[in-house]
Amino acid sequence: MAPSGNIRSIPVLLPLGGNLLTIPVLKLLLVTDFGAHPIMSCNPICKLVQNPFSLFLFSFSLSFLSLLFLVPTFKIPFHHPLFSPRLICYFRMGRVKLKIKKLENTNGRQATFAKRKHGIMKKANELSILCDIDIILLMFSPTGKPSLCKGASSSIEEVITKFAQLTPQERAKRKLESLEALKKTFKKLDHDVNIPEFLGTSSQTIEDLTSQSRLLQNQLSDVHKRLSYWTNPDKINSIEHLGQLENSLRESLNQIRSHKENLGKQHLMSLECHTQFQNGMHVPFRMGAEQQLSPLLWMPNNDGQHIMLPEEQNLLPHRDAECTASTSFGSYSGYFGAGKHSELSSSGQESGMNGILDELNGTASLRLQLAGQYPYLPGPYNLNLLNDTKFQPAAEMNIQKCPGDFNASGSFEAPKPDYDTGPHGWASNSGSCAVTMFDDHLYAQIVFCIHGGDVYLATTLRLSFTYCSAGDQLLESLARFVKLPVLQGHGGWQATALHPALGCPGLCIKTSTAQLHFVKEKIMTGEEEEEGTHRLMQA
Amino acid sequence: MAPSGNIRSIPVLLPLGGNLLTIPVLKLLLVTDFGAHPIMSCNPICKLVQNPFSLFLFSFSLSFLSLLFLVPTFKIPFHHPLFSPRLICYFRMGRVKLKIKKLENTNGRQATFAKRKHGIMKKANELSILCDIDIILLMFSPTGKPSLCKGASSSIEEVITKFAQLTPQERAKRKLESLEALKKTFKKLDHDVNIPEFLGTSSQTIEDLTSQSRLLQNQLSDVHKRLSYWTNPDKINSIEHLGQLENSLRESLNQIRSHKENLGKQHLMSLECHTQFQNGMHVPFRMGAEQQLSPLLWMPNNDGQHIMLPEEQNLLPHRDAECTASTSFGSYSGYFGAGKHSELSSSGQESGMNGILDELNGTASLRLQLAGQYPYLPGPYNLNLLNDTKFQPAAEMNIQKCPGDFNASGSFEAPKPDYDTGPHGWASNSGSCAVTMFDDHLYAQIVFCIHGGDVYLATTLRLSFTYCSAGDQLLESLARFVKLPVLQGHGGWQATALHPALGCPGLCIKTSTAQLHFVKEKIMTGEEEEEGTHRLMQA
DNA sequence: GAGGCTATCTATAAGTC
DNA sequence: TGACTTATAGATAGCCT
Repeated sequence: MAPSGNIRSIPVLLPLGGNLLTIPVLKLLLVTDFGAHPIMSCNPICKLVQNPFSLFLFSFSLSFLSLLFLVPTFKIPFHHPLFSPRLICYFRMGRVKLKIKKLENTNGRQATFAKRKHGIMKKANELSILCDIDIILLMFSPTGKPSLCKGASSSIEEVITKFAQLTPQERAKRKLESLEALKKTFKKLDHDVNIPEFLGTSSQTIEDLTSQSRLLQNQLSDVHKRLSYWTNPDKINSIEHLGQLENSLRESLNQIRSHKENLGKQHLMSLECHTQFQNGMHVPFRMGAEQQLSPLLWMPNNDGQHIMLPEEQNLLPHRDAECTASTSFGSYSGYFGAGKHSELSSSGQESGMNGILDELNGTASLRLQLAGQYPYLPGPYNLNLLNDTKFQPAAEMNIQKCPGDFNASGSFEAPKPDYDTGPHGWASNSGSCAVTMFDDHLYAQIVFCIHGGDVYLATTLRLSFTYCSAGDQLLESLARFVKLPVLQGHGGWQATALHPALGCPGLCIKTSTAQLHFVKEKIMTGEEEEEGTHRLMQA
Repeated sequence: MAPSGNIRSIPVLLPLGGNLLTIPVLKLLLVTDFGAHPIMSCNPICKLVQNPFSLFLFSFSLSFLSLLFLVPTFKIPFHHPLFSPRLICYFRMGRVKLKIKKLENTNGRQATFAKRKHGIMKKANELSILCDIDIILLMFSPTGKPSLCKGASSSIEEVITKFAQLTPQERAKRKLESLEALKKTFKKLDHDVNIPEFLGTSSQTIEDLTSQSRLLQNQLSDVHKRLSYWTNPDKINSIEHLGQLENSLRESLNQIRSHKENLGKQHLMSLECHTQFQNGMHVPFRMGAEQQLSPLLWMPNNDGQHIMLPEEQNLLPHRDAECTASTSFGSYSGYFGAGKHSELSSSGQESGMNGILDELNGTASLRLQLAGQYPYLPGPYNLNLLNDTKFQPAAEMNIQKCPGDFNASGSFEAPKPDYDTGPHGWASNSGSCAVTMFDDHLYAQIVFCIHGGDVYLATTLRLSFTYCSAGDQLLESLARFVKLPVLQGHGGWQATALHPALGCPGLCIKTSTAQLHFVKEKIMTGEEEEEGTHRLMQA
């Protein structure tokens, strides 16, 4: 060591060997027995220097003390024969080797943290400067106080976002694992995914719901308009339509008259047999109401409590009531045909709307938005909003099995929410992030599955699947902390979006029920599929 | 240094002084001129030991070399008079002090990073074990490869989320800054925030939209039901109601008859003066349609393109059409009273629904959900879904200035979506995080403002405002990267939610238009307000 | 690039104030 | 809590393979 003004390192000449050695002496306390008094109180001996030489001579020069003497360092000095009782030297130890395990002493943890925090932050800073890198060092003291150290050139969120952009190698590495995991999960499911619930609860995105809301609003206004025609026929400016409405009004009036009579009788009866037939008596009317209301049971049940299945509804014997409704609609056929699809409504007249709907009930996802074509109908056919937005890509797909009426007409124009215009919610913005993240084509097409608390992200282009987070546990956390929103992009099949939850992006994509099944099927069979040859799941 | 088998540290006795010093000799290369050949090729001299002593004698023992000679270390040895040309000693330097600045050499950066990365990660790990703390060390090599080091007990997202939970002190510190910033921004705005757009684009959450959809669906079913009563009076099982409907039908029939006559005349006229009056002739009908549709213009405009303001609508001269509608409604007063609020509808009869609505138009946010009370009304009053959910807390507030009819009735029951049942979107989960984050009451109530690319988060309990992110720039980033979803919780006024975007939570809260204005007003006047004494903004 | 080498530089244990 | 002490444990610069 280079000498300095205050010499504390003292080279010592060993009497027993030919070598010169240095002896560490931090603080040499000379204690004499002049006062015959304990030296131990001065400084506790922590540890003696371990030294292979039992005795040596050393000279030293300290600013506060200077002496020459013999001292054993090999053993506790007191026992050595050469040890002078009048001269006792204590070495206060310097640093000792620390076992890396949790410090049980709370104060020790605090002190150690304070020191090492300083050190590690200095190192982090040096590293960021020396190597010009992005670095984030975030830690919490044992008391919970956070400390953040970051490189000068970047912000924490930038770095974390960057971190989430895994390298292609890392993504590729996870591909196989993920495929296996996904297969396993699909196998594990001994029942089908409850898709209405799945889509209705976890998979709704801002854009989804926004478009849904817009559709509902439009429908509502339509229905209001239609309703207002009844109360306010002045607004109808077509004589034929006025005539039709007039006929309907007359018909309704006639119905009312006969119904009033029935009601009167029923009222008497119900007064007589109130306790016995309280429920039974009103069945015809209750059924009628259900027939009108039943479509609501098909709506996304946002409470997730219960969704009535089509089968349940079909069990209700309300066919008669439906016929009544059809009759009433029939008097409006002229108005039905006011839209673009008069040929459909007239050709569909025979099987009836209800027949088509029955078909639709069988294929839950094949629910299209027909309200635009039937402005006056109060029927159930125009309430299927959720699935309709999901089903946009159907047009691009190779539809192999479809209810005949639909395929024949060939022109179901589901009102398409324009996802591309105007400012979007965060989904769109995140989506643009994802483009960066998944800019290689292999990962451009992704399906997101959530079921039973597990989150799966899957690429679909090659039907290979990959976790797209920074680590497997991230997905678990994502699933635990947030229910991943599923984002709608340009066609449910294509869109990807970055989920920035907790700084660890996951991938989300909106897909249709059919597509989900399709993918699942493909996974199970291990089939490879080329882009553009997707077909619909057969219900 | 303690001696070891291979002694490399050699104590040297200085000839010129009385002290003993150690001289570091890592590798002593003895080069003789036996071959008269350059020594430089053996090892480049990087740096000579800086030593205050110009000459000294040193003995040494190395396993591969042993000699005794004079060597100047103070200067380049070659020039020293005592330097023997036959014996040249090169010291290969050990570590040199490194200036902390960016290493210009790319390879040097790489090498340094590799070494120091190892070191810092080791230190981070040690620290996490020793002190049992959460720690995240994330860095990118100069080549962009990420490295993550974290404590054993925690995941990265947990730590980052925890980090976002700023200490109260830190939050308090930002309070003043933020208040000032918010004031400044509001002052800077020479126009009002376009609140419908603001609410309609950036502030819609999954839950928001879900409840909105649910309400719309309910309304739609209601309207369908109402419509079906017209076409299908069989479903009405009350004789009085049947009678009322019958009267309405008759009235409508009469209207139709007279309208038909009018239409006939108009038709003739329009045929005559087609080119001249093409637009003008249909004004009465177009106005009627607008009257029905106008509420839609109040709906969240998800395209963000244009939102018609109430003033614009009021400019339209459609009072006549409204009166017509009122007349038609009037014949249904019996049905109006079927709900809970018959006293309201009858007392409100004089000023009329439209009068109330005009009031509402003045205070944009005072749009309540009335559809439930007026099942048969096709009017515009039940389309205000967005604001209605926002306005739930109105009941808890001390409403000081309200349209009289509303205050008198005192029991507006906006259908409250039950956010507590069933599976939620990610919003709810995040919301629960926020409870942790803002568990002190001072920050429990928060308003979130976004405008002009700036994001503001504000506590409302004391009308103090604070940035709630980990750093100011986080908010900027949040605003840039994602449009913060605004989350609906239990009452728009109360709810807070953690936004985990980019790992750096921000605070989001859904608030009503009026509340936003209210807060703004309070900020501008610097008024302090106690909890529970909020009043509505006066339009 | 990874790892080894050596001597140094640096961080820090234990203790005191 | 942080500053100070000292000696040492550990990290690492510059070099090599």
